[in-house]
Amino acid sequence: MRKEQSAAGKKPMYDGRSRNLGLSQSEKTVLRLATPESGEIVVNDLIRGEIKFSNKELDDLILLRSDGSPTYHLCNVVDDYEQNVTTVIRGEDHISNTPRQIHIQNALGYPPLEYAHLPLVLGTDKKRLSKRNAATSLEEYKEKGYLDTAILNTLARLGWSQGENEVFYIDDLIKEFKIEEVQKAGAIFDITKLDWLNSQHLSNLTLEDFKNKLSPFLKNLNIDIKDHRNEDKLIDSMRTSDNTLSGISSNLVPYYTGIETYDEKAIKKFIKDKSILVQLRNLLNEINNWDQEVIESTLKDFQVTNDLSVPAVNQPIRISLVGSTKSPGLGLTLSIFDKNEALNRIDKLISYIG
RNA sequence: GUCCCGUUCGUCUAGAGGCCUAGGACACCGGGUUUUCAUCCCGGCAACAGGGGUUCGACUCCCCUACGGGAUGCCA
Repeated sequence: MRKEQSAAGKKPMYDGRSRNLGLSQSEKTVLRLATPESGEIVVNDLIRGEIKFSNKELDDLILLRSDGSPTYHLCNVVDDYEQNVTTVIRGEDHISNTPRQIHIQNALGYPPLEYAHLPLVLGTDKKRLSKRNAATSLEEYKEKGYLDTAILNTLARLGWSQGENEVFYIDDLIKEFKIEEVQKAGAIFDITKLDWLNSQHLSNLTLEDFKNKLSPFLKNLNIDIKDHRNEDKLIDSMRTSDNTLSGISSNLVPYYTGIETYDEKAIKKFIKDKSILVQLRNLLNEINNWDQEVIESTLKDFQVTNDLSVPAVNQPIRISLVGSTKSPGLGLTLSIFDKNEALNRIDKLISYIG
């Protein structure tokens, strides 16, 4: 039958040949819905407005399979009714299912529902993100150190916006979000936006909350966040070192444990011989008041009186302390460490250079 | 094939006929602060899919085409 229809250039569909035969249900038969053959169904979509479907396009869809089990459409309609659903919000891939389900509702005498068909979230390849993919990647994003609130924010901003605002929390969304304002076209999920929003959400956290969020990520690296005598100062100064909690955690490693490996390029570039390190080590050793500002002025004096460039003085110390040239301000970094620990690390680099 | 949905900067979007020389954000590029990195600040680049109408005037309304997506299942 379908082949004949295709050959005739028609839409392949059940032609209702057994419709009026007065067949009673028996084993191995399916139950179909006698769909009206003329007229149309108008779906009033909250996002897209009126969508019309001609009943001629629909065939008598199956409600019960030949084994007696109900099909998705029937289940869907009954379930919505039993659950007292008033508004159906789902992906736009369900738009063409809607008139079928409305016919079932009508046949069952159920009240009409409101519909809102959301645009789909697409991957970078412009292909839709499948439910499964989305679920696993959501977990992955959390594991990488993206905040729930940032993920929610990012998702909410796909297809929806409000003025010039970018940062939203759940309470804002409850108050401001309107389904009618949602965009019609599918939106590509862009990780760089999540990165940025995560950094915003991260910086809005109090230090205490931030530490609580960060702690598990450090634990994954076998580090106890409390295992540092200047915990608060350290964490606070490293908060912006990355967009994610896992990134920040790994940046924190050299502060908690010793230096695993030095940045050889940096050593080559900034340390000609160990003499300057030795001088600096002795200079720092003379500081009794291990205070950020005292340290800074001491180093500054040294740099000026010896007519050296700032990096020539700072970078060797930085490399000693954290293994690379990346760290917060040097005075701050030194003051984060205990004086002894700082000197130890400098000694270590001196002997490493040999 | 037929029916349905969609189409503004690289990305997310603003825009409901003149306010548009098309605005914002992210990304990117350049500059400043930090004589490191990150943060932060300033500046720059960059778009109405195409073609017809309607109108004094179209990103905005209508039609067609193209492209993308969905439906056409005894899957959900």
